[in-house]
Amino acid sequence: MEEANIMDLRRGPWTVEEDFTLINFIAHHGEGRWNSLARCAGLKRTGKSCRLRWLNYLRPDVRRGNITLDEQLLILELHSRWGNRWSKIAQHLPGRTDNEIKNYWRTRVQKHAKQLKCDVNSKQFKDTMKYLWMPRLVERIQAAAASGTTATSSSAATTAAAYIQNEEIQPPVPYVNHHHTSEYVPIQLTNINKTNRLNYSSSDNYSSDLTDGYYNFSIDQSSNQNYSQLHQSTNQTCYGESIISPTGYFHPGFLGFQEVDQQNSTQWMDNSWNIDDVCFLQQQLNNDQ
DNA sequence: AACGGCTTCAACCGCATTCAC
DNA sequence: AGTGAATGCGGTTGAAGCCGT
Repeated sequence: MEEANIMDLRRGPWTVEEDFTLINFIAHHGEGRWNSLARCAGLKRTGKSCRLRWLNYLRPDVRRGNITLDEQLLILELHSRWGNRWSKIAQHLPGRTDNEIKNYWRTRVQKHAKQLKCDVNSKQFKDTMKYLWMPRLVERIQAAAASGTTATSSSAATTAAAYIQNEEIQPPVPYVNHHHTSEYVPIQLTNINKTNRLNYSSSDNYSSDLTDGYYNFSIDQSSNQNYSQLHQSTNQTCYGESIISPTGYFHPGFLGFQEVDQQNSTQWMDNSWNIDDVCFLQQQLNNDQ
C-alpha cells in the first residue's frame, strides 16, 4: 500500500488545484509535519515538495517582484560576509526566500563574473563588487530617495547601511507559525495566469525596478564617499591597497581584468549596470594595458 | 511565423542536521 | 545512547518565456 503511494507521487510543476489544496489545508491545520500533511491533505506529493512549495511560493508573506536596489546591496554585503549561506541571508530580507536569493546570485552576480572572465570567488571580483558595484548601488539608492521615487523599499538605503555599519547583525524577527495554530487564512484567488501562477487579492508589493531607467553614472569622489561613509563607522579598513586615490577616485586599472570585449561589456546593461558603467570599466582597463 | 540561443526561476536531489522515540 | 524519520540547506536541473534573426 505504502509502495503504491510512493509510485503515485507527482513531480514537476504544481497545479492550481494542488496549490488550493495545500493553502487551505495549512489555513485550517497549520504547517509543519510535512509528510503527514501531504498525506492528510490528499496531495500526491512528498512532504518535502509541499514544504518547498509553501515556503518558496504559496506563503502569504512571500514577496515577489524584482529585487530592489537596497535588497541587492544587502545581498552583496551579507554574501561577502557569510558566503553561500542563503537561508541566513534570506532571514535578513523579509519576504525573500533563500531560493530566490540564490537564484539572484547565480543569474545576476555570477553572470557578471563570467563576463569579466574571473571567478566569482576571486579577490578581483570581490573587489569589483565592493568598490564598484556596491558604491554604485548606494548612489542609486540615494538618488532614488532624493527624487522621492518609490522604487526601493521604504527603508531604502538605510536598511542596507545599517547592516553595513553593524558588524554584529541582530537576528531578524523570525517567521513564526506554531504548528496547528492556524494563523493563516485561506487565500482568495483573483486571477490565474497562463503559467498557473497565483495572483493574490492582497496588493502585491511589486517594486518597479529602477534599473530599467537610465542613470548617468560616473565614478567620482561623491560616489566613493557615499559607500566610504557607510564603512568608516565600522572602523574597518575598506579601502586598503591603492584602489582609491587620496582624492577618492578609483585607482586606474585596479581591477586588472583582461580581455573584456565590447560584446561582453554591453551585456552588463542589465539590472545593475548601464553603458556608462561599461565605458568607465573599459576605460580603466585600457589605462591598465 | 519559425527557429534557436539565452535567461530565469520553480522544483528536485543529495547530504547534513535536528527531532522524537 | 542509538536509530529512523523529519526537516533544512545548498547545488543543480530543466521547462517556460523572452528575444534576436
